Amino acid sequence: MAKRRGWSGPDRRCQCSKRAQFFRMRAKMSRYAPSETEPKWQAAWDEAGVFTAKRDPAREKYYVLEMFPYPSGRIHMGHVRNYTMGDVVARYKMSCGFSVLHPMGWDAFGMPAENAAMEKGGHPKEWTYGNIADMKAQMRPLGFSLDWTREFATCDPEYYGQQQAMFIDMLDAGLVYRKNAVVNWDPVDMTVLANEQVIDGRGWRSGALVERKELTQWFFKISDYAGELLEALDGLKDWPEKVRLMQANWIGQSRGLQFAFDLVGAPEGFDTLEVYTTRPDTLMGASFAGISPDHPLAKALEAANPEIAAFVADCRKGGTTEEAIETAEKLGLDTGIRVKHPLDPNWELPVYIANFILMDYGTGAIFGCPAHDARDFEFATKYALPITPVFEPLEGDYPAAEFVPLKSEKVRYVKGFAGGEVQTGEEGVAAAITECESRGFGQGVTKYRLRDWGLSRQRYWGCPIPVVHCAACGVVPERKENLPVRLPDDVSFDKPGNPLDRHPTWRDCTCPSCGAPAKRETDTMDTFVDSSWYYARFTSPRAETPTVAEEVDYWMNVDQYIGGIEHAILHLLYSRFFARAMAKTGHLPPKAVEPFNALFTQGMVTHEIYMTRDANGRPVYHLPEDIEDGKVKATGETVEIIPSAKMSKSKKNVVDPMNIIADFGADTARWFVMSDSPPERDVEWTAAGAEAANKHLARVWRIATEIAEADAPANPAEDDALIKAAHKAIDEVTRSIDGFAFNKAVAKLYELTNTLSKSKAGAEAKRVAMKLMAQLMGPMVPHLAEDVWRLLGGEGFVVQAPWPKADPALLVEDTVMLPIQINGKKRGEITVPKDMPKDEVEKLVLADEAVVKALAGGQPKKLIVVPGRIVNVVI
RNA sequence: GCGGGCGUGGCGAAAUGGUAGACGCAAGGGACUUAAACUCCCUCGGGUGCAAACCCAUGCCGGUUCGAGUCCGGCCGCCCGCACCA
Repeated sequence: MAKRRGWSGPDRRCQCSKRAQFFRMRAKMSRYAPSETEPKWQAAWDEAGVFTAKRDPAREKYYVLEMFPYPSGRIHMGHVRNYTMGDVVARYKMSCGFSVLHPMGWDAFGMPAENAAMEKGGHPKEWTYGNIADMKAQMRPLGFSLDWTREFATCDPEYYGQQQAMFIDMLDAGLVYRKNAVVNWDPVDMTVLANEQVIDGRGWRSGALVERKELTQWFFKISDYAGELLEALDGLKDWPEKVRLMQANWIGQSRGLQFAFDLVGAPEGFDTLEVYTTRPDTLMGASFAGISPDHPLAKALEAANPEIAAFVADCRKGGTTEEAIETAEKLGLDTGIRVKHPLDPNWELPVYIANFILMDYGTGAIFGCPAHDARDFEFATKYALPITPVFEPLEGDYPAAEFVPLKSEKVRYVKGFAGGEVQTGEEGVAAAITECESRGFGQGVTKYRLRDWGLSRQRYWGCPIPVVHCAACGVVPERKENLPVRLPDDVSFDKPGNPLDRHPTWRDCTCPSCGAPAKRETDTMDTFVDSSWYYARFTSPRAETPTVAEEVDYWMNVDQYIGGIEHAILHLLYSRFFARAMAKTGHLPPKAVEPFNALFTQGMVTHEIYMTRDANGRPVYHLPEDIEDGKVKATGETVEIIPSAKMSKSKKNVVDPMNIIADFGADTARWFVMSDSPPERDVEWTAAGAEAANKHLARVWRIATEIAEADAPANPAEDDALIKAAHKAIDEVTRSIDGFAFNKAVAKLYELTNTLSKSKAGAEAKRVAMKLMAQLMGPMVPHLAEDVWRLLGGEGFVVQAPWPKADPALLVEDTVMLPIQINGKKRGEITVPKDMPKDEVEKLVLADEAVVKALAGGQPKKLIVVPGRIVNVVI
């Protein structure tokens, strides 16, 4: 084989040198060929069982989990980014010697499967399992370090049967109950609609105006845990602050006064009206009482009074979302009933039914103080009710509208009845509660905004609620030996509504209690139930019980959980509750009540949108792959480019990861999604960026092959510099991965690549540095890392090689450069020994040319020396 | 409407309160090549200036500080969530 030094020698430059050189290069340096090597390494990892998690009490475990996907059928770049982040952590921890659990499964129940069945025919089961197979086939080429032996789908009867068993245990433990709650009702299709199926107050299919309707539904008693879920947030040190804040606000603890108004002129049985207020200090500014349209009093009035019935019916129009209710026009109706003011029996207030008062919060009744509440102000203005200020600002004028200062701000009470004249709102509230309690009406109470978790869904494709309705025994849980209560396969989706309801035989059963003929519950569970314990099931996915003690003891908790910020509240809060409910029913150890030790919320993958317009001026969207130089390839039309947005099918700004893998390989896709943007922020997919990522990996491979062939002798100064750079990279990449700053780890690897490329070090030093680089880049680009590792004689798999440790001696610099600022602006710099004492630095600074010039013979006012950092001369 | 977050060159970004723009993309120039591709080298926030230098600049307005992209207050814009989308 020809030696490298012959390449550029003038003696070799014969007329056919180019051709010869080409063939020599082919022979010596195989090109970067991910399509060949990636499947090879994946097969090798599989064969060696590298990623099969093993319970090994001798080793410390590490559980990495990415939020499992809904099986839509196609993976998208968001998945690639999410799972690559998890993979980086999993492979890194594996190299650090942990026994790693990194599983994957499918959040497989839910509406899209039923919608597909309605639109295209077929069965939700076939659709779902087909999608799972497709998506798995798309995920495998990405080379994730997943333990596929633990895979399951939440629609597997083996999974939902265990969920039913836990439901029964939780029912026994008093964690589940039934009550009435409102749903979106489509009066034309005669069916319950999900919030997303209500568009501008109308049903998505029928177009009918949606109504709020009450149904009896199952609830988890999450509100029993409101205080605990709130307090425990403080212990979640490795969760993003914003998520903890959002959850705290969602739980919404408040301290207030609950008291009863005496009613005047109310129907029989309604002597008093219980209200809850967080501002009892404004009681003297009350101008009306308000009740929810769903309040029992409103219902009683509705039955007897057609005007009220019409108004209440009007209030029930529209969807159930808080957003819809909060943004709707404030409507009220004077019931003619009056309440007596508790501080003055001669003072009566009108009672209104108002559409913005929620039955689910507090007591469903309030008193309004328009002077100090924006919503009450709007309402009072509209209905010409009195507006009486209770307090004023200490300084400045009283505002034209309502005056709502922070509760921590001091104000002057002009109509207070408790505490000092000048006090904060908080002090005013506390004093008012004490005063009311001592006067014998009302008491201070702590309430939460958090409502109980309604889990009933009037749909087919979900986990059946395992209860039976018996004429004699009432609602009875199914016997555990009869679980799972399986979904029937023979169902049709040709009409709206729940197919379980109209199935000819499925409902029929015998009462588990008395044995008489009975009917099954046809509601299924909210899919949030499925996703509230899958992390625990991964520890023993095939067990005959929901969990197995020794497995959950070993593997729980999840050490690192990764997913989208959109799950900040509901999924994560429900999981925190469910873990507590599982602990109470003996399915999780007490240590697992907070199941996720660390949480990371990643940003979206976005892309530009390409749009043209049709003859009618309506927008037409185009796939990125159909665009070239700002024009539609097929027609040559110029496209309008809309700035980046979340990838969505309807806007066609999607990039199929499969195309990227086909063009460049999995490592390129992985490298790209880890580079540039910080993981918590959105990342924009660009074709140029993907090509650049690919070029970089090809360059690394080329440098590696050159190094493998190199025979340059040792060169002490250069060798030391290179090894020092490599150790600096170890330090920086390690800290970046630990800190979830993958973009910075990538930047450091670019730097090390540049250093390696330019280095004049000897062959041996270069091989050492390149092998270190293979290890450092392994978590991001595992296939290329294995290639490089093997090429340079590494033993075994790089993913199993111990993570390199930076030698602290190689990280320190002997001298530091200190910028010199004059009045905060950089005007020069000096280089000094690292440990130079302050007074010597000062001497050097005062002798500096720029400083001498600026001082013009005078003395500085101040001289600030931050050792090793900066110097500031204040003149 | 309510709650939370984000905002830095042409673009993605970096920066324990301490040199604003590391690293990458795009662009421009050069080397290699018959040519191109590949690869390699150089320049690259804006402005004034022959130059040395200096000024402006982290969404906008103010404040704290020797020093603010970073901390505080107020605005503007965009994004996420709002309990039956997952």
